[in-house]
Amino acid sequence: MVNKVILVGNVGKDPEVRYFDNDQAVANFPLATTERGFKTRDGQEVPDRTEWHNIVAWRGLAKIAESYIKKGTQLYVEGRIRTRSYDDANGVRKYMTEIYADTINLLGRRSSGDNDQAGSADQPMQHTSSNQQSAAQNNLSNSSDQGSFNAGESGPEDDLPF
Amino acid sequence: MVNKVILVGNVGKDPEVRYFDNDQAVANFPLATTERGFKTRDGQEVPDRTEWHNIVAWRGLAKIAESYIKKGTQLYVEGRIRTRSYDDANGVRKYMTEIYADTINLLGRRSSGDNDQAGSADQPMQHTSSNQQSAAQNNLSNSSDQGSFNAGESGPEDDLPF
Amino acid sequence: MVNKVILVGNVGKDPEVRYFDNDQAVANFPLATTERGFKTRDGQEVPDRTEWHNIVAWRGLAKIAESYIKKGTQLYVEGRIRTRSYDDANGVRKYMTEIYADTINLLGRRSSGDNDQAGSADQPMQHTSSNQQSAAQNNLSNSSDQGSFNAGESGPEDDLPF
Amino acid sequence: MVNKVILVGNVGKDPEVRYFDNDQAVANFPLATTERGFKTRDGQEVPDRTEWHNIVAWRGLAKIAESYIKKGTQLYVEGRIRTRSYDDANGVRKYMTEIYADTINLLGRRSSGDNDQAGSADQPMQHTSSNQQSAAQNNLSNSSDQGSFNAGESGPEDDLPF
DNA sequence: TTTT
DNA sequence: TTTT
Repeated sequence: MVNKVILVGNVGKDPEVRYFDNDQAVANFPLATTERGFKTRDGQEVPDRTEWHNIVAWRGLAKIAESYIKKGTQLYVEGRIRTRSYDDANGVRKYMTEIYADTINLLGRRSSGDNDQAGSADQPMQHTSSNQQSAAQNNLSNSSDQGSFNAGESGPEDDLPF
Repeated sequence: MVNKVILVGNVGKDPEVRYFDNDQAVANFPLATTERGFKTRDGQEVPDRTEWHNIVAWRGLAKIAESYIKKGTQLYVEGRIRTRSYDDANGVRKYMTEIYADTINLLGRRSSGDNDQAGSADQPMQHTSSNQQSAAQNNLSNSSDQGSFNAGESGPEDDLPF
Repeated sequence: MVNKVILVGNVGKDPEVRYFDNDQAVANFPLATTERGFKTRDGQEVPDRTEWHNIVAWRGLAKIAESYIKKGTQLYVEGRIRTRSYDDANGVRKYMTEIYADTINLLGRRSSGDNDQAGSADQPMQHTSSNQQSAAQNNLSNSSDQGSFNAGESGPEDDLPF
Repeated sequence: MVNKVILVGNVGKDPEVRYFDNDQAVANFPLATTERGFKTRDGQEVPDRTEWHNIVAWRGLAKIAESYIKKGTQLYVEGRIRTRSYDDANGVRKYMTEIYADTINLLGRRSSGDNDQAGSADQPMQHTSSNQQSAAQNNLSNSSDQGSFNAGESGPEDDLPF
């Protein structure tokens, strides 16, 4: 049983982050992936096609979304498809498909001049939900670990040859 | 821009296959993926959760669906997320998220006795849409390849029992 | 930074499992994936091509490998590529590429007659390493979670034989 | 049978591109993915770990590599694992694991000032080999499509310089 | 609606 | 609603 989604796209709006009593947080934002159009053999134009994904990020990923993700950000998102139903204002049952994020990577974070000076903000980042399927199945309750996670990021790749 | 879905699950109903004038075919069927539940650290039970995916398979994949996929079949499906809107009988706009299949693999096709004798029907199958993203994005006009694809499929595997 | 491998194939030999003093375990086994050959347009035969992957599974996954995986088993494996170097008996440096498993699913576990009687052993299984990339990359100090992971596994899934 | 690799990383050296008589081209370059280190519960430091992948890109992908990929470029690569053997200068059999690219995306291609002026070269790009697994496994005789593929590439994306 |  |  595998339910895996891998997306690379651009964020359409700044994330909306909500906090709960138990220190839980959840972020929601749209992510666009565009398939380039093409021309069929018989000359028909198939236009570009943009798909909008509703990304949902919990816990540490929500906090990262709040701090680092904004309209236009290019992201790698790995997660699972979840369809949720709810009743709208008129009592009509609605369905909404969301991508429950397990891992988020900020892409393309290079300094503007592409000159790799020390201390630049080029650090790529990867963040993984501790509540992901794996973790969930492992019964981990490690939301606090995510705090220490951000700090670790900016240093360790300085010795890399690029 | 990446929009990739990888599923391993079980088919919920026999596929519905429709044919069009231009010899096109499309198959639709539901696929279930179940996430096992767990118990949280504080003793809460999180139950199993089954997600139903609407799989859409075109062309050669549709024909394969018709011939080899039925209720209960275990599948590997690789594809893309597509949200489609339509107006229902009451003129209400509805949205439906589908998985547009690019590759389908039939899993677990072992002979009934699991005894690996020669000539057993253990051959796993993989099939790939020729209209997948890659092709589309490369402007291939290979609808005729899809013809030869289908023909080819039954060609080189003629010694296989399907 | 993403290093992800997804394989569906058949196990080539029974796993070799080694145990360590600290109750750690590791399993190694080969997994075959076969790409079907084809004929090029100019008539050349491209033969089938089988790739052998060296799968490495730690901790709970090793135990599952020992109990449920044997020669011929069809598996879904998700993991990471790791190249390891070592010096052979002649002091020659050798490199070996392995797939470090994060998730393993046993596929196609249907009862021999495909008759779904109660109590059959058809349970599909998914198992995920608690030491997977996500945890590692998030600077989590959850080795104990890994402990509780193993324990946890037998918690919420008490009806499973592991 | 699935053999899929998904990588997001940085190119370590400018690609080496070789051309053949039949207008074929192949590019080789190393891609680094870094797994962040962490501290285990008992205080052990697990350092960062960089994995170097040998990427091989044929045909149109090779030309794209030549034109757009250089040391430092951040890439999404989707492909397959292939282990190749060869005899070195001393007649010793060697093995080399490569990633045969099916799709390459250039990531993070924003104009240097992040100011979205018209006509900027910010186009993200995705490119897919027409000789990918799917085609191969479906017995397509589309080597000529690969020809038309390359031609086709410059068709619908005529504003792109390839 | 599947599967275990 | 993004991005090119």
